[in-house]
Amino acid sequence: MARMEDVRAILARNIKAARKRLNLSQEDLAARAEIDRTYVSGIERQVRNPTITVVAKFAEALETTTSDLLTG
Amino acid sequence: MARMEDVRAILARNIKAARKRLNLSQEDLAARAEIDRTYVSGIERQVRNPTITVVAKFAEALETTTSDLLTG
DNA sequence: GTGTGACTGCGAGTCCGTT
DNA sequence: AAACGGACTCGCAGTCACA
Repeated sequence: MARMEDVRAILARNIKAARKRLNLSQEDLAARAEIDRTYVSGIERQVRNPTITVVAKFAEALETTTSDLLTG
Repeated sequence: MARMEDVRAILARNIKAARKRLNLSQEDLAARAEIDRTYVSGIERQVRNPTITVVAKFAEALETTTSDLLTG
């Protein structure tokens, strides 16, 4: 059976892609989303496990949807 | 501009709908997802703010995707 | 079968810094 | 610009008794 990819990996990839599409640094994104910059770093490195409300903040800052950021 | 609906409300609605589509009780779903019965209740009542890994467990138990459960 | 309050442990999330 | 660490606060994960 197909193993599910970890949702944190999917999120990390999608956030990175959306961020670079907008030419934002992690710091820029952190400021936009009102999230700590070290936390943004941790999420992109998959060492953090954010809540859905935090993902929603990222989605807004990245001009996309929560659902899209979790699409694998 | 349109105000964003709370992501917890979206999740609650989608989980309820998917659960009823499969004719599962909260207890049934809890057993499938290996999550406490009362925790399922809390999420459907939006008094919990789950992490994305918890949502992924629900998705698997409900035969859908994390992304779908967060689609508004 | 579901809602709810209360509880503990640990991780979510922040703030300081260095490399 | 980003990875990484330490120390911190508070809220989430997970459970229980009871209505």
